[in-house]
Amino acid sequence: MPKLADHEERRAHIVDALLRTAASSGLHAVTMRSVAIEAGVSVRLVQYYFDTKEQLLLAALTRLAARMGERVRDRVRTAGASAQGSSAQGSSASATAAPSPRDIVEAVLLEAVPTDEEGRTFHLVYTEYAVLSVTDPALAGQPFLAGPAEMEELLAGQLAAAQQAGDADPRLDARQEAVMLMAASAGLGLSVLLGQRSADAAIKVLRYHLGRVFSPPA
Amino acid sequence: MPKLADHEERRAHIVDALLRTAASSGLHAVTMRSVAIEAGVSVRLVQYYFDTKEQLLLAALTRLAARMGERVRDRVRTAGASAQGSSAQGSSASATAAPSPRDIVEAVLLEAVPTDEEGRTFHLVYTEYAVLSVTDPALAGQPFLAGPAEMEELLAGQLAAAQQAGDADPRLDARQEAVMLMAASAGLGLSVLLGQRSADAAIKVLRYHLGRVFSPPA
DNA sequence: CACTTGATGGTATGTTTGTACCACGAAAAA
DNA sequence: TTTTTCGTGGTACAAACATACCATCAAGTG
Repeated sequence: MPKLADHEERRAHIVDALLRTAASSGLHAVTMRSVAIEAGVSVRLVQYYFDTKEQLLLAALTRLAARMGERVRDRVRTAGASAQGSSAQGSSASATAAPSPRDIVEAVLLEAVPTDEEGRTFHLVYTEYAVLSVTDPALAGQPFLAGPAEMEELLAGQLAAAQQAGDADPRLDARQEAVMLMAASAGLGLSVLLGQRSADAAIKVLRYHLGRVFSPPA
Repeated sequence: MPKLADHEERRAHIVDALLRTAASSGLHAVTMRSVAIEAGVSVRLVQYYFDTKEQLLLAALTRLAARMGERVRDRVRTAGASAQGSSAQGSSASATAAPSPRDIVEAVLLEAVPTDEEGRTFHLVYTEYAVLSVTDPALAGQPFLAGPAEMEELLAGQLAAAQQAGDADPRLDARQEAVMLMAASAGLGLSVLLGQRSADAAIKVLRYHLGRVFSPPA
């Protein structure tokens, strides 16, 4: 074997270029040439590492879904550690305390609201893929089915835990509330992407609603 | 003037063909040819009535936004008239009674959840346009800003009315609740489009949450 | 009856796209 | 050292696209 080229690294580099161009010009405007230019390689190279455009798009989607998982897991891991804003709520006073269910739920939901430019482009491309997957059979729905279902499960579990700890009204239906939270989070994130709302406003609404859910039983 | 051709009717016909092809193959796959074929006219005709493709897409968007307004208004007008499901809630017993605020809110929110095929294609194309408008400067955000803002206003008003009538907890923040309901409705509708949930499940969640909002003050 | 003008069809054109093909260098294997 | 094979570049090509151009027919107008 001659030249030694780290395939995984090269593929990642090209896929990142794809995601960058998709973020700036839209996923529909992504072409082999634009990706090659953005990646600083020849079109032939893109062909070499991803035979066809469809495979390239698919690889990018896979990477996107994986990154979504990482992002959420990161948020869960560092939940409750950062001093988030000024709204006074009665849990997790110490910075190093174990995150409460509410902290975890809030962290997961806030991921859907893009604040910085990176989050914005990430969620934009992710949403473009999701919508495209409805009409394009090649982009089968796996990433858009497994991921949310898993998160819904997580939220329902945390809600149930909060209920048993007395931090949430036990009369709530944890599963329905979880679905509701997922939908609200997605909807708010989308509205921010569309410019209907600022990220701050979306976060405020989300926190307001969490205050309604995580309240001592009447 | 020679042949007498109703421009508005022809334009509507072509735009409908656009929307149909966009629904089945995706908005990105819409071409002058596919629209012409679907409409049963020559490409030249499409060019004649909409000079450029961009204008055609814009006209379709305008029509889509208008139809969205009609759909919501229709729902509001006939709110409370149909016997909706079996969930027992304590308002609007008679079929011809004036719709309660809850009926109106529910009607508006349910519009975002596609049930039949027509609603599905409608909301799919609408969503494709919305996402496209983020990266395509030609599709300025007007329709996606004015419409939702107006609906948010309506919901906030109805919520306030329900609060004054004693049908909702006066401690709720009507505006934040309205934003929340809009986001949840959009998120649920999107999840149905993506196949994450059935329309029935989404409606159940929405009704469940409305039951939480429209409840006599504690 | 001429004639203008709106509505329509067909076709050409230049560009962009995805992909296939050919070539070359360099490193490991023989 | 020869030879294979991986990585890379350039280019060619057929298809599709949006759009411009040319031609034609019919219906009102003078």
